[in-house]
Amino acid sequence: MRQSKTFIPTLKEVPSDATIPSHILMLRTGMVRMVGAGIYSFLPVGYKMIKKVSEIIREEMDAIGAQEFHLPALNPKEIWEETGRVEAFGDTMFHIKNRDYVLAPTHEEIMTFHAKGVVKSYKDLPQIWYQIQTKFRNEPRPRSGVIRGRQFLMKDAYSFDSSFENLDKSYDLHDKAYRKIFDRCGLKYFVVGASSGAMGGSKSEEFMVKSEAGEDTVAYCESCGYAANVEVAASITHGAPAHNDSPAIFEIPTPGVKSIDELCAFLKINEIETAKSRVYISSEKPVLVLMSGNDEVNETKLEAVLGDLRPGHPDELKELTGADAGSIGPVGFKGRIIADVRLKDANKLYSGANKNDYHIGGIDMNRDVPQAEYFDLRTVCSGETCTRCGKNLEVFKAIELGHIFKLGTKYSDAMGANFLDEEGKDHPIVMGSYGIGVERVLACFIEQNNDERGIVWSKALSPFDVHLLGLNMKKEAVAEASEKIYAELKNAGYDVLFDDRLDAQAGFKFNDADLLGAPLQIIVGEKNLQNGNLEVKVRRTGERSLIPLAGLIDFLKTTFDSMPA
RNA sequence: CGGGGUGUAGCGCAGCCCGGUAGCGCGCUUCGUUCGGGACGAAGAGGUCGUAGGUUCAAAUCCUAUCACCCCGACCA
Repeated sequence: MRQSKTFIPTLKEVPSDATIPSHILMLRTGMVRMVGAGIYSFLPVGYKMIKKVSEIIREEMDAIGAQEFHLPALNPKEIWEETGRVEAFGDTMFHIKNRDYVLAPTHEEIMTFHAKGVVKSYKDLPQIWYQIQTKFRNEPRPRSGVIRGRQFLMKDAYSFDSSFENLDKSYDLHDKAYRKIFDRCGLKYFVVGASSGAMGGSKSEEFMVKSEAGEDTVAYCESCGYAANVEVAASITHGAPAHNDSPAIFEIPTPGVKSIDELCAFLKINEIETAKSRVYISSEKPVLVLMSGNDEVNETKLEAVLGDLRPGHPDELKELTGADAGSIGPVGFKGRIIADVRLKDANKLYSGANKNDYHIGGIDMNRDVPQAEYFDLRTVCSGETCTRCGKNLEVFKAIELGHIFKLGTKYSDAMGANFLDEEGKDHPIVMGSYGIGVERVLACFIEQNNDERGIVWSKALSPFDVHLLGLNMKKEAVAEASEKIYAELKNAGYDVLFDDRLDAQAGFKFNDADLLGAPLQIIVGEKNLQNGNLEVKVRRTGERSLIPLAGLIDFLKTTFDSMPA
């Protein structure tokens, strides 16, 4: 492609709306432009990338026997009512105003609709159907550029099997295909297993990438691969100390002390000697949650113990305990007490006195808080020990790139998609569902592969194999040589972007090339040309080589072709 | 939906407090010079100041409403 004739509106300045590297770079390289909140147009270079990623996905899906569909985004609402998901999606689903249609946020219903009544026999199974198409979700708050949009491209696949055992096989095929896809895309990712049943499924895995722009917080162990959402993640921590002697409790005036930090500073003690109280209301009843030191209550874990819960209001706290938050403690608390396991058997603890501006010392959990029930309630922190391998856990934010899960028969049941087994008996088809966010793959790659000059594409995803820069195209010798090389490169099968712009200066072209980030730059300059040479620069390393004109294609064969994908 | 912020030329911004001819940098057009890391000179084009209403002799500026976008939170199959 000739850059002079291609629409690649690069930006020198950083658009003020963009905050994360991938968003900034996608705008600056002219890949995308925003049309509305969470609505993006892909310009030619951006769309080229979409096609590259899609093609990798397509190849790996086809390799496991999946068949590609093209489904409507516009769906009759009644199909979605069959499964109760109009209500389940609520405001997240876009509704058409002048007809009873919705814009599909995913395609379980439509795929099941096609399977119903057509896939009738166990002989027709298994099937894996997929599509790579636009989804619509009325996100309350689109953000991070293309990462969370109201309209986005998703590869979604659905498997249809005759039994849960066979579903396992389809699921494993996807698991392997997904790893190949993300490997080929050159992403550093990890897999979070979850047993959530929100979609009626039995097992699911999320493919995630570490990123500040992420919307999930996960705990990850690099050495063994343990990964879990921080809401459910576990770690090994030592318990609070249990001393041999255990003197009786005593009251201490602590004027103005509200937080654990203040308490530690005031009494010159360590956090581990303290117990923090939080009051929740569960089923109308107060529950005191006792954590060691400044450990954070993990409400998801707490919810698993208590069921429904909400934090107590300040006036409720006062009424229940006689003190405000900051002076509440377990001793004398009337109501259920749930403590984190770190506090089991601990003694000589300091906690609130249920009297403003007073704390109690010398608390012995077994003696003074005998009614306490112990659970793992804390939120895992970076640096704690992995329960699986004993190495260090890291806690960070991550973006969900893909999700595979076993649906079971939720949709086939609801929509009556049944098949007949060998004995002529009716069964609902057993389904699986598998998604990949296509734009997210691109955005995550950019998040992981950029420097201060721009994007650093891999061979597999780069919009161009090489970027040919004719430095001063007004010089006849440069123009002539560049044109000749351009033709040669195309002949040799390379996808080349040729910066043939007459009016752009060298520095301008260099900066654009670094920004656009093709793996190799071939630089045709007047001085080198006089010696029969041109320069090849490797974008990732910045390494430059002088190559005789005639040796270019051979040089590329050994460098470009041997570069990692 | 709660909190905070921003809307002025294609992009980045100043002007607003204290009302009085709408500005700067980049980009764009033309000509000349330059030509290996975002050149220089000269001459130009380009704006209903988000929108609507109000106050005023006069509104980008003050008031009210509304819309859009960004950030934090809530939400996230």
